[in-house]
Amino acid sequence: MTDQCRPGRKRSEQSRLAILTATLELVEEAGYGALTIEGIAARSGVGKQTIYRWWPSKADVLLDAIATTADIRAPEPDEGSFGADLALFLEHTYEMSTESRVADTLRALMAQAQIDPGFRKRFCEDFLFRRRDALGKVVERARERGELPAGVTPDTVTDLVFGTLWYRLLATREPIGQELAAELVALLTRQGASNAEIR
Amino acid sequence: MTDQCRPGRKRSEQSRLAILTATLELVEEAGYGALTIEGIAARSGVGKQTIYRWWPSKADVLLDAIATTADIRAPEPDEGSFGADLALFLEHTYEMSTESRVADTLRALMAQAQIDPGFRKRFCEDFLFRRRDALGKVVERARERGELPAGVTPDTVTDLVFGTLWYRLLATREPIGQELAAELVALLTRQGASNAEIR
Amino acid sequence: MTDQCRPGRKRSEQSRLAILTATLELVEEAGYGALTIEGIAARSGVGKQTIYRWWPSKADVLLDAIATTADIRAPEPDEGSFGADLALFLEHTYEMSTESRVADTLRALMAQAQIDPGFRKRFCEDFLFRRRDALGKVVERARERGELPAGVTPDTVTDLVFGTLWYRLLATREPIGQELAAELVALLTRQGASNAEIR
Amino acid sequence: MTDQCRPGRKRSEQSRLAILTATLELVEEAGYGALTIEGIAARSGVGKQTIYRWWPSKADVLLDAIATTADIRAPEPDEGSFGADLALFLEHTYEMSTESRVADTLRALMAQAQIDPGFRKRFCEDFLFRRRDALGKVVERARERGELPAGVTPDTVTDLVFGTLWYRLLATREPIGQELAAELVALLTRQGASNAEIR
DNA sequence: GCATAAACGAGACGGTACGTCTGGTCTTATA
DNA sequence: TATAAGACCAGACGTACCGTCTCGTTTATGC
Repeated sequence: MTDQCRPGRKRSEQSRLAILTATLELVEEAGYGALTIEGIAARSGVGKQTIYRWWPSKADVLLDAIATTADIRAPEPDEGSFGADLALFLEHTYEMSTESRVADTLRALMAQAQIDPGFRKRFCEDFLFRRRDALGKVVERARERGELPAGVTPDTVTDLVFGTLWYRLLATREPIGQELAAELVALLTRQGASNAEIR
Repeated sequence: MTDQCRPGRKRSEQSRLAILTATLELVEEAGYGALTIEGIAARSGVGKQTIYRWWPSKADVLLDAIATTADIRAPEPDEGSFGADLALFLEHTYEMSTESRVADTLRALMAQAQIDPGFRKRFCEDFLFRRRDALGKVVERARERGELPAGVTPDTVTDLVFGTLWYRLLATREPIGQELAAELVALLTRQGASNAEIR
Repeated sequence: MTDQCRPGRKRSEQSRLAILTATLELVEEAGYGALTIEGIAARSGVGKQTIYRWWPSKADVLLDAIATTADIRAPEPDEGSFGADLALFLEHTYEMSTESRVADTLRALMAQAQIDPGFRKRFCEDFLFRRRDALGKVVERARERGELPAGVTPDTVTDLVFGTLWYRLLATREPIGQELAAELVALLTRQGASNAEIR
Repeated sequence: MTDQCRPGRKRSEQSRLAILTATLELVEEAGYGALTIEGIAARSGVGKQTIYRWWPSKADVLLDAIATTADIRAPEPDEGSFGADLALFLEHTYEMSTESRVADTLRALMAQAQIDPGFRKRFCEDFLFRRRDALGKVVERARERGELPAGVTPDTVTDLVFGTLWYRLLATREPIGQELAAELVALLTRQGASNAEIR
């Protein structure tokens, strides 16, 4: 399967973990701005080439580090009603972003994606759009059930939810608590619709 | 009043403009990632010290450049109804961000704000929160008139609008067209409310 | 005669002295390498232009400072015998160079003269050759009296004396004491000659 | 023994030579005052860090360059008589300093030694005192043979010779020809002494 | 076993840009 | 006109990292 049919030494899992750990430590200590490949190599006791061999940029190392450590995969709840699904999705997001380590990292990665086009592509495909698709399916189910407000497309609903989350993360830095979740659910659920169906 | 009663040569407005112009040109040509103080100085025919004297970082130069050149000030429309105000606000934002120069710059500045805490403060105070307050007043008037949907605070409405705009700018990079504006207006205006009052 | 018949403000003697004083203080505190026009201006409370107006380089300021303050003019002793004249000359030089401030400055000026051709010319004319001529006259008188050793021209004698002094100053940094003076007198005085003539 | 058992890439001899060559060229073209690390790096096609890694200052680069290229090592002649030894020593010095490149460089290095205490130490140990010791041995042999004039210590003789050479180099800039050499030999050799012993 | 081959640590290399410093020049308000 | 103040252009300073390139060493595979 993942057969290593080539000759030569195998990739060292120990080095890989040391690199990812060192990366997270350094970001936590001094912020993404102070993160350097040189520093990661020094901290993890690894040659620089070993990092360049396996990751295209320091942002990719960080993305890998946070993906390996924290659970940043998007859930696809299916509770029967859009309100419940959305609430669950927001709750997971909330829990993820309360860990300041995760929140700081997400900020840095989104920032780097704006500056480095190469990383932008990978970040979107590996993380951003994956989460978007997850929520997209939830919203699509809601549309089929007629739970969405009138005059709003599913895509716009998704943009709205993620937009609010990211704006809070990047601009105001206020946590996304239960009140906001409740407000979003209230706003994005057609009045009476879901209630009617539940009954 | 604020007379320059000190001795010594005055700040050269010519140099200031040359710096801001060169900055915008360079960002346009090669992107924010390739923008350097060294490059700005060379392009504008200015000593590096002259830049360091007046701006704390290259991001601040760029913020100044975009603020001096483009009209990024937030309008505070007062058309009588929340729907009309919001539509006007979104239209202005749309026009601003269609200029790719402005959009690219805003992306870069928001990115830098995530990486550089010092710049983050200045960016929020000088630009981000200024726009937020402008829309905030519009929303507040809507609340007083009872035009907002139930179960949603004015602050959340503001976050929602800006969140959607920034998410589109940073993540999907789709322009904010009239359709989205219409959807936002439809969603954030209490059904029947404004119509009822107009009658 | 050459009175200040020109219009305008007169040169400020106060500033001149402040500059020279500050220069000596700065050299004493941190050495010639740390001496800057900027620093002199700051310490003396003077505009940089005032320094550039009156001196061609910081070395010239220092030369002026040491010339104004210390007695570095060459004496031309005439005691009747070459041995006595030379001893007196060496003694004066010794006293001058024991003041570490003067010695340090002379080292710095000789160094600067090697690096800056313009200053070299002024340093030679205003200081170095002036002293050389002074000793030259003493040696010439000795030659006329037949006090010099055979096979050595007066110029060589002068070179020899100054050479030894400067070598001690620049290379070994050993002070020029009475022993050395005695040795030089012994070596450069024709054995028996002066004694014989005195009788 | 002194095996290069450390891991990592070895120092590039090619870069080293390129740096030394470029340094000599630049000094020859524009003088020591115009010599800069930046310029050496540019001319030799080398990163600045490579220079800073191996030499503490540009003066050290120049010292290394002249030591590698020219034969500035002091000879220790042993011809049997002090007169012959001294003449040979002076001749070698003369030949060395007729090359204006060498003379200019020696001037610059002696100058820098006055300004930079760190370099002064290295310059003395690696060059100045090494030459001094070489002549010192010659003089010592002369003392043992009783060839020195009365009333003069061997150290003083050495100071006298080097002093004259350096004074000519730094101050008068007259070359040290055969006449001066003959005069020095005449003055520093006890009359009749060596001749008497040879017979 | 023994060649071949890849990954590893170390670290030197050519570069770019950094932010600071000094040098000289120019401009302004005051004396 | 000289002065103190200070902004200006220019460019070298020494540092930090970049991404690449040897090195000698350490595993693995496959003959």
